[in-house]
Amino acid sequence: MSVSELNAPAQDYLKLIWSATEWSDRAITVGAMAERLGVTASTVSDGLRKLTQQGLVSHAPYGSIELTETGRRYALVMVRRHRLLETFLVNVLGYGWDEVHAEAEVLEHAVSDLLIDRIEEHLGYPDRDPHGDLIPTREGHQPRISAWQLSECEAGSELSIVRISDASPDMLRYFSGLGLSPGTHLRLEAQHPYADVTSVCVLPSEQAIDLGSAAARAIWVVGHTTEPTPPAK
Amino acid sequence: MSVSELNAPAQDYLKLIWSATEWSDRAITVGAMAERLGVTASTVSDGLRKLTQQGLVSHAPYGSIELTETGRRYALVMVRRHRLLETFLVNVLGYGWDEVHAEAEVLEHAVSDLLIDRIEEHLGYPDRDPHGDLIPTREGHQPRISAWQLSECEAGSELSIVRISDASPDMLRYFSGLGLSPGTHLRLEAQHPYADVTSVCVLPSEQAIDLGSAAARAIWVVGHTTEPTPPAK
DNA sequence: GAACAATGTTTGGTGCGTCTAACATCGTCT
DNA sequence: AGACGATGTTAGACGCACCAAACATTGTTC
Ligand SMILES: [Mn+2]
Ligand SMILES: [Mn+2]
Ligand SMILES: [Mn+2]
Ligand SMILES: [Mn+2]
Repeated sequence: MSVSELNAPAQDYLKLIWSATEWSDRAITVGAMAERLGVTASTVSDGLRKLTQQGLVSHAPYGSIELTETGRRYALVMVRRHRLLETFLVNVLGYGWDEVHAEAEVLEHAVSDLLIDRIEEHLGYPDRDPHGDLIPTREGHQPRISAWQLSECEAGSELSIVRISDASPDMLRYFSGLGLSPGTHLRLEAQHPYADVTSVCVLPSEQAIDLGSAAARAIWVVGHTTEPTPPAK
Repeated sequence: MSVSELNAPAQDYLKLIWSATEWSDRAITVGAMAERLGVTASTVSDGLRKLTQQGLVSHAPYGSIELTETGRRYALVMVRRHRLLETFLVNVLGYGWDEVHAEAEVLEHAVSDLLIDRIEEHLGYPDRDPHGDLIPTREGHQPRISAWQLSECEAGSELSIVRISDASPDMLRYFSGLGLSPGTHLRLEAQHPYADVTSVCVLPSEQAIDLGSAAARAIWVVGHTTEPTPPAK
């Protein structure tokens, strides 16, 4: 069997379960899956039962949602497809980074393994997609990197953006307008927790920006000059 | 409404109905559609009834199968998608011309109009796919060209291959081995009707080849030096 | 610890594409 | 003209993804 034999919803379930644990250690819930996929909880619950029967997910009723080893392998194939497709659309076909997610979300279910390998070769084996997300290898290897949400960092530090969540195209366009993308250097000026505002300064232009909490949570950074800044506890 | 809102089987039906009239003037039958799509005749019959209700096909029970004007427009969008995808896979990603048909058959249902336009631009607006088939324009324009099956031509003429049917990947590989592809020049040495053999000579190498009738029917030619050779009546 | 709100599951039902089997029509051959 | 084989249609059923509504469980609050 292979992930290509699953139908699109099952492929999306696996990818989503895996993605939830990429930047968090709490497993995803049925409700969160339903909301993200735009279906009802009953549909997700049913889908999880079938994936459990197929040995791809381990989920007892009312229990937590985990991938089996095979399920994780399949999920990484889907993540790899998605991110290589996004990179291809941006680097080769001139898409904006805010336009690629929806297109990749559909294409990932239609491409063959051969096509993905050819795209990877044509791109020169990139390791990150346009949003800074790591691209799993053909062998299903995905290095674990550490980064912190801008919203959790301490004021005063100099930071590099390594990743911006691609969940909202509107937010990506907003970031484009501000000149924020993976690779951008920042100085974190201040956190104003009760105002839900994070003040940063883009380097080297010294342009000051105030970000709301949703924006500050979508941006992931590492320390720029020194070692990675530990998350503020 | 647009062709993208139809499901994949409906898109395939429209494309197939149109394709049948590209190189022949007899409309396709229910049985032929069923065989080509790998479904039963009852499934096709049902699908045609729905397409007729949607105003894309005109088909009375036991009657002939025709596209409406809208149906034809949609069909050409699908043909355009298919042929641009094939061209892209060969020219950009290094596929062989025998490998692209199956891949394009799936991808054509998943790509957006924007993606297809970007691919076309990236390819430099090609007018033919790897099999020599004409690529409809974005406006749905498809020039009518005249060509003849090699099997119908008269011995003695010098010919250029303009198109090779992509229906059988095995046959395409066979032609690759013989050095036959769109653009190849030939001299038709002899037709042996009762032996079902067509003898040709590749130019300028003068290599002699005997083709069976299925092969000679898959190759479409025009006159090389002079005007197009009329079909032998 | 009982009540309750939030979360998850099950049940019953719809729409859709597909199939098989029964039935209808068409075209051809005698 | 009638018979018959080939072709096409219809009826009935199935699997699947999905939903709404009823039901079950969980965890938290008083
Ligand atoms: Mn998807
Ligand atoms: Mn991405
Ligand atoms: Mn297709
Ligand atoms: Mn082709």
